[in-house]
Amino acid sequence: MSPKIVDREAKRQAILAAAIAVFAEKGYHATKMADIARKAEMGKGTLYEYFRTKEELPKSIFGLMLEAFDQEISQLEQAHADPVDAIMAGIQLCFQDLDEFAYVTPLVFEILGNKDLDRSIGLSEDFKQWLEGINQFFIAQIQAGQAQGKISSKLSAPIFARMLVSILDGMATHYCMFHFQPDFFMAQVKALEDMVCSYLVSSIGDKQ
Amino acid sequence: MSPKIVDREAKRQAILAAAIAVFAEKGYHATKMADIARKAEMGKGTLYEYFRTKEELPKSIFGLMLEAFDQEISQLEQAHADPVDAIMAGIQLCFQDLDEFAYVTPLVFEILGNKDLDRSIGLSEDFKQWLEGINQFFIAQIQAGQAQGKISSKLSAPIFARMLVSILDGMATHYCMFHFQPDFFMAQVKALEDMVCSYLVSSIGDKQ
Amino acid sequence: MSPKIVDREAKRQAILAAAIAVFAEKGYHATKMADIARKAEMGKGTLYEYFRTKEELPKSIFGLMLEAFDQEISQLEQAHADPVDAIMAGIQLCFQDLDEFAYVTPLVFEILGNKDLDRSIGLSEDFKQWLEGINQFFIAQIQAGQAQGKISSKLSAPIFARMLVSILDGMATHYCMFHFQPDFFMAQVKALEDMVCSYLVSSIGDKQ
Amino acid sequence: MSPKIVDREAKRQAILAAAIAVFAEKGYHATKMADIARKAEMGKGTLYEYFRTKEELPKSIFGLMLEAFDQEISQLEQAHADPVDAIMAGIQLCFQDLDEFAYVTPLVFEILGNKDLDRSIGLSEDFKQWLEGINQFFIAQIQAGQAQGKISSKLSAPIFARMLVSILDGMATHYCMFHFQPDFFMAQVKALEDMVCSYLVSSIGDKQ
DNA sequence: AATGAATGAGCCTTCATTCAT
DNA sequence: AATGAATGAAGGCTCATTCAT
Repeated sequence: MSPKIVDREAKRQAILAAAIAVFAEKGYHATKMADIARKAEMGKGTLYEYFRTKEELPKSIFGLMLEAFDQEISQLEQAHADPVDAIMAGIQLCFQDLDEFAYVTPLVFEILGNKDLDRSIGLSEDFKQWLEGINQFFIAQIQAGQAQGKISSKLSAPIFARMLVSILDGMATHYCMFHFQPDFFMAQVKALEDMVCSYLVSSIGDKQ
Repeated sequence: MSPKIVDREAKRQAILAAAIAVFAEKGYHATKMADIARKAEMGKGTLYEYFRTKEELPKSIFGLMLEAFDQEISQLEQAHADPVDAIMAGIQLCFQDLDEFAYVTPLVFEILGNKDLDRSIGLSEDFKQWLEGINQFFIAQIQAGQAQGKISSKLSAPIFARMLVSILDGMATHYCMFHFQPDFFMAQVKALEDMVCSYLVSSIGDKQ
Repeated sequence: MSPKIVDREAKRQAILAAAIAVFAEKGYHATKMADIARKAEMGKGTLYEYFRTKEELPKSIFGLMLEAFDQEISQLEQAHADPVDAIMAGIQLCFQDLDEFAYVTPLVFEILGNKDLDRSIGLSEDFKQWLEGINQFFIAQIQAGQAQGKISSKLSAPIFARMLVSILDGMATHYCMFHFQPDFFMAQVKALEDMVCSYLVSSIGDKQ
Repeated sequence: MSPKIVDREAKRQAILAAAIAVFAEKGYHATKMADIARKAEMGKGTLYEYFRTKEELPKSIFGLMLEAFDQEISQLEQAHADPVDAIMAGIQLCFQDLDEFAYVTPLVFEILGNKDLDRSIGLSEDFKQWLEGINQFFIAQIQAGQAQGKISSKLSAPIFARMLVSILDGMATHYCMFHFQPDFFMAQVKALEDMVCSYLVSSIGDKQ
């Protein structure tokens, strides 16, 4: 409410923006606090007015990102009446705003790859929970679809859902890492949707 | 006249084994050369008799691994007469010996996440080529299958193949990172094979 | 708003003074950065705020010294109308402030004696040029003296001048290394001047 | 007498020769024991059968050199009847075999410049004594010449002699360091002899 | 609140020396 | 006697963090 508060929050954001940019360019370990200060156009000391340690920076960055993710997932839960539609929407959601995320992919890797850092930031734990959220969404939709006779009863919802989560992460990660042409990637997504969709509904109506 | 006889190759392997173990436990940056020396039960100086720098260790580790991979891929090329069988074999190959690989997954992440380290080791470049090898294998098999009328002509080989590569990497990575129960993962692989297989042959014989 | 105010130049000088003192006491290789930091009463890290490497220290020390030398030589060029007077003044200049220089003589030796160090510092190159400057001064004065009939035409200016340079360096160096009594050394200088002076004018007016 | 002894002595010499060569090329600090072993074509361990430490190598090298010097000086003492001739011979002696010495000049510098090393090797002490031997020789000859009326009584033998020693060292050192053309250097030596000779006999027969 | 000078713990690497063979 | 593999103490340098101004 007071101007001070606004200032502080804006400055925090400015620092985070600078940190994201420099981390993305150099990676976490290769980034010095001095680099971030320079990018944010402030003194090194000032950074420590807003973040107690270097580790707080990725902690905040990913905290915000995962928070945003979580919101989007919970929105999904309600938007679609038809389970198969909902699943397709879930797939699409995973590939939304991927370009923004591509930026920090190497940073995610570096943190997940460093036990100490990861423990302190809790990234892999948060990440796991985020995936689990998606997983639960898919499980629920598949089971609903099976109950409604719209999805083959032969497939195991927990197994298929978890497989789907891995698949989506794999495709998203490869897009982020290898910088596919958008058209080429879109075609891949289309192929995936097609394959998943036909598989879900396959043998519905088969006599058993 | 009789200098101390040492099996240098065995010692190199012992060091690499120690390095893998410590890297896996702590990550690359958090691992000190002293840690590796202690694990390998030798002096710090001895490490440098076998590897010029700390970076040489992951370089050797991944050099050996990717070499082994490459051999296995090239073997695949010939073993299967039926393209669809070959594709299934390719999928299975990607999930072979995954437990051994799981060990170093975080190390891969950390290196891919660090520009300097990656450049010096050349891991992402090697990794990309390895994936490209698999991609080419799938493309070739799909096209062969289409030529033989065993695979639907509707799908684009380059797009589907590349999607499959991303999918396989995603599933393998999630297995390595989240330590699924083997049965649970096997069921996922089964579901994937099932889905891919039906998609490849779908609408063969459809009148169009 | 008001950052810590520091006279960076003064601090640089303080570090150089400490470095000279410790180098003089122990020699370059035996001096640890920690020794210099202790002598300068600051942390090791602070040294690196002012000098990028250990080698920068002798580089700066000799840079400043040779700069001062060069100025003094160029002043000599004009101050004396009579060439013989100028030569005597040149000789005296070489023995001025010798006590200050005595301090770093062993350091000069150590650097000149170490190929790598010398290359990086460029000391022997600078030193050579400095001697060449003195040499040219003597050559010019001798030739002027010969043109004016004040110096024997029999002697070769380039040869005599270069000999004189070696002689002066030899005497200065011995003074610095063996710490002669000032009176004893002054008497040597006097003898040299006497000898050189009589030799320069010898056989002027001889009929030939 | 026994072949073993001869073998050992030959090997010691081989090691010293290798050491001189490598020290000359790289300087003392930059030379590793492994370099010397390689040059001498033997194992590192073997070096330590002949020399207890790295420092023993320059200690032996200079021990032998200075021993050879001392012999030559003492020979001078008797060879010349005329004091002025003897002094000229002394000057020439200082410039004999200079090319051989040029080889190790940087090594001498490096050792003289390092207090610890010098103390352990005792080089500067030995060097000082060697110079003092030459000094005493010149003093004796000058005084003899003065007694015989062949050298001006005006000059102080101790002062002139010591000056001469510094001069000779200066010229020899510059030859070794700056690699003058032999002719150019010979002409300098000639000029020096000429100057010294005329100065010694100057004003003999002056009325006083 | 903002700054950046100062700090020192910590790490990779070197290399003289040892010693088992 | 000869070897060279093994060792570990030591040093230059980095950089996250502190704190005086």
